Amino acid sequence: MGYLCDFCGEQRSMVYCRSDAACLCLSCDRSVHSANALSKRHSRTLVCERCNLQPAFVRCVEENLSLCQNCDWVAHSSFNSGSAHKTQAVNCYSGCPSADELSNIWSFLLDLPSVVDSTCEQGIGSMSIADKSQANFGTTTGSNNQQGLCSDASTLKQGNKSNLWKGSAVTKADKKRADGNRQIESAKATPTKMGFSGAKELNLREDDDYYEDFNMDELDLNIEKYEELFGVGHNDPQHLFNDDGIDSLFEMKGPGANSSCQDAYLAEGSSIGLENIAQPTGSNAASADSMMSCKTEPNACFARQTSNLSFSGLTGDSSTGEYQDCGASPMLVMGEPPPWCTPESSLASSTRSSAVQRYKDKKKTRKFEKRVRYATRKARADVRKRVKGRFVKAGDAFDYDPMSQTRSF
DNA sequence: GTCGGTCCTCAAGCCACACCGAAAG
DNA sequence: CCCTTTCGGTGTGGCTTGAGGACCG
Repeated sequence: MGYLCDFCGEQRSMVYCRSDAACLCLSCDRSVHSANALSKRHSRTLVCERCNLQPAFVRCVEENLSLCQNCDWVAHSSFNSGSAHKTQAVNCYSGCPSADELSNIWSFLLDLPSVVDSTCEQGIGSMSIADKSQANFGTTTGSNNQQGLCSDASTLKQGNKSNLWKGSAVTKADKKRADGNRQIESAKATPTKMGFSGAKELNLREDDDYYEDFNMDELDLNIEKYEELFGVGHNDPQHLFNDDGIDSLFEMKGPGANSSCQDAYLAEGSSIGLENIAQPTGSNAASADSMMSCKTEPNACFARQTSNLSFSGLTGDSSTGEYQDCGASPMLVMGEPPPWCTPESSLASSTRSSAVQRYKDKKKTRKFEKRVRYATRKARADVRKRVKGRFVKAGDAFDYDPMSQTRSF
């Protein structure tokens, strides 16, 4: 018997919603995700029938179980007796499919109509606004602390604030970044600052150089943390990339490192994405850690969703909508497994190589000098009198005059 | 191996005020 | 619609402070 639905607490949970980080029974799933247009876009999949915590991404035909990536890896790794089991991908879906449509998506589940017609569905029409908000966001906010990264825009702002840059902190960071390599070194030493900060907070636009540089630096820092992510020493970045630069990174071996996942990362990569891509090659412990740190993105679907956070500047094709709903990706609509889980990635190799080229170019041309946005303000600051470094009112005693290098006392 | 003291590095914050952009008249 | 005024928020650099890490006995 599985865990109970997070919403009604009565029925057995069958569906996992990444956006809400919630396990729902089918009828509550329909109730919750029919509340409004945004909730309809949430991507859902089956709940892992082994751990009952993570979204399933494969179905073991032999055991007749839906498994998350971690449980699948544990159950079907090469040294496990179940390694020969036949599996099939569990598709994600969005919207409010009927029982018949769900049956089409998940052909291995034969009793869906009876499950869907359970008692919970009767509440659809009578849901109050409060109910709806609870349905859509309650579980999300309730589990924010468990989410390393959140895909919903509102969640991004609310959750995990310790990993987000405050607006003022960004200006400080920009200021300090301008100090050169020293800043880079310190940034490496404080990876927790490499979270996402919305463009609004930064007061930047995508077409702004500042915006691009911000993303680029973030990307670079992430990449330079590969050693921690992979547990493999790469003292020299060249060692990691070899002569092929970022290309060589994607030649890593392992079940999670197929070309599709590489594309997923390359398109919009992030450290989290890399962590998860690398996960299947690691130990069970590492795998579990990865799961815990990224509860909502444990299967291959996460790669695209989380990666929006720091690599968007590279692709240049991300839209606001992509930030707002992890499950809303058109690539995840019903009937199609995540494209990077198939050998034939939809991302053309030409796009990939162009992205690589842009990355290389940007890395060549980036500069760490301080950037003064308003020369007039700098000019004023340069002549302003100070006491212990602080500006003082005009006419007040000062201990430092930038113009005369003299002291008044 | 652990503890306490010292030294060093670095991020954050402070300060005044001209400038900027939005809103109001 | 255009111009002027008002007003709140922002950015600027040198210095201090406190936190945290490194080092040593």
